[in-house]
Amino acid sequence: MSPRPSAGDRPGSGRRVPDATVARLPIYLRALFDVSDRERTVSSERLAALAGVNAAKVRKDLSYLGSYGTRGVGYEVEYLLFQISRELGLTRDWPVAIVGVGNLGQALANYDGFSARGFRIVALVDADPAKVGTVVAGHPVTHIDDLPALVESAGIAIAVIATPAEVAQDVADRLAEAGVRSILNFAPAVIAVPPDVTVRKVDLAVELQILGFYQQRDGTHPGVGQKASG
Amino acid sequence: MSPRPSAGDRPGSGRRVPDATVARLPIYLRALFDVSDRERTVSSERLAALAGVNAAKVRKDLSYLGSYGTRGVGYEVEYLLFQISRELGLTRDWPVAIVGVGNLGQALANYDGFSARGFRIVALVDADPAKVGTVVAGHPVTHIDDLPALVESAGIAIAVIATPAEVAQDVADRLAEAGVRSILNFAPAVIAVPPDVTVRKVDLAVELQILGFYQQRDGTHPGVGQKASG
DNA sequence: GTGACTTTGTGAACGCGTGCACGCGGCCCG
DNA sequence: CGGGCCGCGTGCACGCGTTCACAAAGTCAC
Repeated sequence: MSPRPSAGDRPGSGRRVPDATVARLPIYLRALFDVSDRERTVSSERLAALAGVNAAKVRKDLSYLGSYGTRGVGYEVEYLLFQISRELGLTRDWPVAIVGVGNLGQALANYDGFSARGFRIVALVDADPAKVGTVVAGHPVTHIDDLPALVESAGIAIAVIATPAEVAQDVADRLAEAGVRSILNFAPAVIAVPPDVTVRKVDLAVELQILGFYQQRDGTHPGVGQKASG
Repeated sequence: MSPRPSAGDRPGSGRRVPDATVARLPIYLRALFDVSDRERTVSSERLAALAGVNAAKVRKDLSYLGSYGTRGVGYEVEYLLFQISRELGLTRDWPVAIVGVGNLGQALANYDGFSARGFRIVALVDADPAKVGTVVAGHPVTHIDDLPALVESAGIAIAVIATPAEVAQDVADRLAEAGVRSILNFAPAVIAVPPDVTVRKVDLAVELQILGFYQQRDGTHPGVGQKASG
């Protein structure tokens, strides 16, 4: 697949990728993947249509990764796929732990979308003794007290919190303590973490409430197209 | 990101609430609810700490709703709860349909957070004949062909897409056709809708990929605090 | 090889959101 | 009743992100 990057060059060397761009890279990635078996190159215009954004934005976003396009032609799909994957760190495998084996936790454990992108669920964690020892989605449930050992042995750097809101902060503390550096929080609670830990939050109820606002306001959402995490 | 917001956004209501503010109102709402049984008033400083944001931002956000605070004292919790609820349209009941009764759809159907905020799941919809007729989370599964009648009779204005990506666009078309005006899309696909329909997108895999970027980048996420959807 | 055409990459302007700083207004204490 | 204090509301400046517009650069036909 595509030209090998010379050993030395890494993403992030020098140019800084804006947050807004980072949030769109996965969208481009999926769009590119969808057409990768049919088209060899894409123009910014076409990619923009697939991703639901502006063509100029696509070009500017991609320019932060380097000059990977050919004027008059567009971008080579395979090469771009590789470059974006590399930038997002998807060329390696990320072991992920899910804390909280309730409805949501189980659904996430079964969700194909994670493993499909290089995020491998390697552990399910819960505090309920009744659940510990059972097997969910092919993974045995570990007790949360064993978190430090688990994180260490499996090399877990990313974890998902799918617990009730009441215990989310405690879980976050334990995760940070155990060495986890990135947390995806599904619990409806604001959690505080040390500065070296990154948290992203997905609150399902909040999303509906935002929809409710625009619905009630009757006016449509100012930004057409989908408003995603940003 | 998109066509013009169109001129004068809502006749009658003078003040326009910025998108960024709307996205934070649910956070304030939850924080206020949490302390409502212990405290009668909150300062912007305190509310800011609870919501994980800046105090000035809280004041500015709330000022868009009107002058509901008392100088030297703060905001009366109960009153503010009511005002925010009203602004978000939560004083009424929103019937919601979930399309796609897979892992995620079922988890969402069982999720307490929705009903807790006035969003009542009134229908589960699927295209699989084997699922139609069964009961999930207390709701019978309806066939998607019956969507128009269902939307009409139950007065559904908001729907959730929890289907595989391949059929998401088709489902969105049917929803829009049936009269649904707001869609929360969990399928990993960009969907196009008529201009009078609002779409919000939650992509679980994308969230992990964004975390992956900052993780690999090693640097922590530039923005302190949690970056939320919206 | 030349000219016409296509599409990238980017400089510049604009608009939104954030955070600071401070005035104004209401409360409380003496 | 008056002075002091506290916290809201907001004008202002700054920075990020978006979009336009265009020159540069490459392709393709002949």
